[in-house]
Amino acid sequence: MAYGETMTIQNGVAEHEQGNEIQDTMIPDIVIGRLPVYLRTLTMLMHQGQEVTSSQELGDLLGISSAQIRKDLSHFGEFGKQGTGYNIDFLCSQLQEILKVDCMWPVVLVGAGYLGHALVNYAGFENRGFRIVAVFDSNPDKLGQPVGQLTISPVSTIPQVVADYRCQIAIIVVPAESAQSVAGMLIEAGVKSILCYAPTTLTVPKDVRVEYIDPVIQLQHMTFYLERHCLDGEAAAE
Amino acid sequence: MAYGETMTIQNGVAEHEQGNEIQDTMIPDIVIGRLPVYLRTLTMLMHQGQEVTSSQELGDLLGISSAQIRKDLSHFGEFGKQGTGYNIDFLCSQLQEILKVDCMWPVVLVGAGYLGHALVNYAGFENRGFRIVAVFDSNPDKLGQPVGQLTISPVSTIPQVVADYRCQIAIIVVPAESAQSVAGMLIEAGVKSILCYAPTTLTVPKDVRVEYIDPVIQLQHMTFYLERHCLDGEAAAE
DNA sequence: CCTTGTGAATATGTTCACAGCA
DNA sequence: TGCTGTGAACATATTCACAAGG
Repeated sequence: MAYGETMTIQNGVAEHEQGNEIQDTMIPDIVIGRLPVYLRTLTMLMHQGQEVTSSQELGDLLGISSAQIRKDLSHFGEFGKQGTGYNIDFLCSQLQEILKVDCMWPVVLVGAGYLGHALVNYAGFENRGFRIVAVFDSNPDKLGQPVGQLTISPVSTIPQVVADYRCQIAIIVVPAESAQSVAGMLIEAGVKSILCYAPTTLTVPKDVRVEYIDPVIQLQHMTFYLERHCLDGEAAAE
Repeated sequence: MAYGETMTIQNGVAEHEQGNEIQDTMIPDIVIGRLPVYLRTLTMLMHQGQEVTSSQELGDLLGISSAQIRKDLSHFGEFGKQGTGYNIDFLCSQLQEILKVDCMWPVVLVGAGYLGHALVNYAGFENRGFRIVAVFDSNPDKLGQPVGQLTISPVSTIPQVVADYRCQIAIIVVPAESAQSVAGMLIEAGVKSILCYAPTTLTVPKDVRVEYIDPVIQLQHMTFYLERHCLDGEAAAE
């Protein structure tokens, strides 16, 4: 049975219905989080001309066990063939469909600093399902300035633009102090998913999802495991 | 007992010794990963003038349970007072010491594209324990060009610079195709921790740690939970 | 042979609930 | 009272190991 079809388990433990209503809550979020990594790696293999792979090969490339990959995929259907492995092209399309990245999502971005510019000019969004359709900034001096193909709009136009595009995804690239208020505006306008580059934790309603990118958090995670060899006599202020 | 002191558990289940030798393997990595978030939030409270907090307040700010915060901290010592909570200033210094970010770490960056420039110019590293001390790029046309206070050096000078600074941390901001070979050069030069912005998985020796930042991975994680409202007729190519 | 898909076993992580202390 | 620190209970995640199929 393929993922997305109607299914009823006889013993009454669970029911799957179309439209990801019950399913979403049954598949562990941590599994969903690995699918994009599988997809990225499979896409790379496909571009290299490879047609088939195995859970073993994929696991070796990713540094995880083959059993984990098989179990993760088994939540959504039976995509492989015993003795052979997985057809890469087929598995890619299946994963794209599951993740709903088999189409183009409009994304709005708030904050036209260095990083905001870098993200708008990043070529890697388009071929993986995302297009930045608007850039906002609160600084009046920046309004109308070009950023890649776009021009900077005032944050007051967020509701209109988000509604016009039916945009559910936003990227926040503003200072930590402004992030919560910007998030409030976006959510008010209808945004349901936020990728937050501001070094802070946002408070949002239950139906809104936030993912965070703070490189310092990840660097500080790594230093725990390093030998102390700091620059002489220089202390951090945090 | 404070973290870092010698400790022996009588029943023979575990021994803690100075210098994070056995300890490092005993404290779950997922706990270490949350400490920087606690530190960031506590620092924010401190800057707001607050002197004391509780696991409850911190948990509310972060959207996690107070029990988890208490258990996480309990791996390293007893930092709180019953009935009162935690002194923010004290807890910050303890966390900085545990994470070894009570000093300044030199970091080298490879890849002087838009994102590389944005990172070099990012003001948020310095006060949280990190300083980018060199920028490398393989494009001969870019050599000698300024990036913030630095100038772009050829990748051939990586061994010398990494050795001079005893630098253990690198940030990779190059295209996915070049990331593995750049990682090899850095590891050869002595780097032990890599923050990888390239959308690929690196293969590294066991004693090298890699953390990844790929915004598309996080966006694709979020789309699973969204309603399908894509831009008309536009399919992604991944 | 090879590889998948999966129940069972194991390992890991989180929460509960309360003793103990300010 | 209010809050910490923690063992015990619970929940979640990963790996093992093997039947079954090409």
